[in-house]
Amino acid sequence: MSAANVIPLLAGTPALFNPQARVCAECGIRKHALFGALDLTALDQIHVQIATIRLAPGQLLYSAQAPGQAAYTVRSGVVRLERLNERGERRILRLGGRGDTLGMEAMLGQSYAADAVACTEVEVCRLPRSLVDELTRDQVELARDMMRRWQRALDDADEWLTELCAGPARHRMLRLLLKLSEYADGQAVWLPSRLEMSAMLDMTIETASRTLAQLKREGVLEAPDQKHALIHMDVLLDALRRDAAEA
Amino acid sequence: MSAANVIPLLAGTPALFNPQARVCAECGIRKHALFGALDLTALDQIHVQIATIRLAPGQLLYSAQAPGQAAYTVRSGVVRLERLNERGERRILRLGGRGDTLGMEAMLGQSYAADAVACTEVEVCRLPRSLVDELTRDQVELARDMMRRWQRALDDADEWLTELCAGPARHRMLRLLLKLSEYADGQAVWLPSRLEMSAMLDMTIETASRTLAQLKREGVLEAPDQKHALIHMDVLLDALRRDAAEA
DNA sequence: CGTTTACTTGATAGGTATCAAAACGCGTGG
DNA sequence: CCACGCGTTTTGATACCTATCAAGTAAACG
Repeated sequence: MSAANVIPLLAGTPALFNPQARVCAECGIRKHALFGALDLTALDQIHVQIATIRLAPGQLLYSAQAPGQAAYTVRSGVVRLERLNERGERRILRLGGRGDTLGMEAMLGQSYAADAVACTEVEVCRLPRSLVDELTRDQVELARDMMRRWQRALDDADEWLTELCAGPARHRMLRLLLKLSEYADGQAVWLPSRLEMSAMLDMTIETASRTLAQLKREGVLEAPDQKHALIHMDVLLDALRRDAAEA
Repeated sequence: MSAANVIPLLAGTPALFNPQARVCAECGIRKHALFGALDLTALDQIHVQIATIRLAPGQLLYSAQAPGQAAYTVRSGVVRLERLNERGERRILRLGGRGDTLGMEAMLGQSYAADAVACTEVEVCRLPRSLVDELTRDQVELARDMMRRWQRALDDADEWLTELCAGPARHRMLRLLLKLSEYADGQAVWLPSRLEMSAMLDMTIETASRTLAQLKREGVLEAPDQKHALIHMDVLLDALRRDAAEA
């Protein structure tokens, strides 16, 4: 068990010969990601290509109705899941950030249920359908891990529905800011365009703009540039509490 | 392979000795339900109790936050999943009908994500957590089936969000009626109380009442009694189309 | 049959959509 | 570097939809 060509982090674990296994083992989000459940030896047995994909803001990761061939784990950035309702309006269902898995319906041979579009610069791992088919056969833990991912998606959907779809515009906007702060990787939070906000909160662009302007005046957030915001959590939480109190 | 004590439907298949297996094999919704994936022999190996539970309208099946010990498959009736948002309002997330599986988060050792309450008279099968734990170990197909169920719940959640949470009250009410007709077992559709409608569509009781009254006048539905409705699909679909056209 | 609860209807206020126009940010090419 | 043009955001005025408050009516229940 020579540790010569093993990266320091893995010293003491078996050497990995499969180059892809190396990449996955080194991945910063492995413990949160789909294969976190696999031990390193199992990782080494992956023969299928796990590709890393980079997307610019606005680029499509996959589109609704398309036959799904892969799921994707977000390594960095924010992806939005959106679909058109029957009146032809674009509705954003939820967001995917670091560690989230998107398009799992592909694993079941189904077509994608929504469009997935990059909101920021995004890096995802592509997990081909066949890979999971293979691995679930003898890795029971992987099956459980996938179920946990489905449940997480469901929890996200439920929370989106209860908190972002009801109440006055101001309150929904506050909740959105709270949610966005979950996806921050640094100090600055990604601030969606007004069009995106309106599609998330079911309001017009104008109302989104007005509401946000008001919150800026109240000191809930500052926007150094168009696409980033500094959110003052204490002020935000205070505003939410006052909201709830008088409602 | 004597067929003497085997019910006609199963002639030609191995005899089932486990009494519970008999009940499941005879279940009308088996092909849609969680164990549809299991062959009859596997069914026979179930040692755990699968209880049938009957609920009256308004009765609680399980409640949010409670440590989940079982999932439930709906055999008949309609169950609502609801939770309180942070402003203390009750929000109905979605409905569960014949063949739907609820509370699957219990299978993962998580607590329930929402309250489950019977809307009509309801019959469900209780699937203890341990049962699925046991079976997924050697029944790969069961694991896949459960994943399909999670995906189905997610699809439901997404549809609810895109179609029932956006647009004017009248349109949301029309979509609700369309959805309710999916849960009908006969001619008559279960008609929720105005309070329930308001919690599903994020509107007040008064608006729900007014909107529905208007649709009755337009001949979209008739209500023979308080809790049932006859929906005229052609009129309904027409109304939805006209909606979309002028929007 | 009275009492309670759910539903309906009306009048009004308030929030949001709509329509319109101005200000701003940003990339491009002069 | 600045001017230009385009898309986005902001702001204003008005109309419309829905919430709210308030009665009144119908249905459920003891």
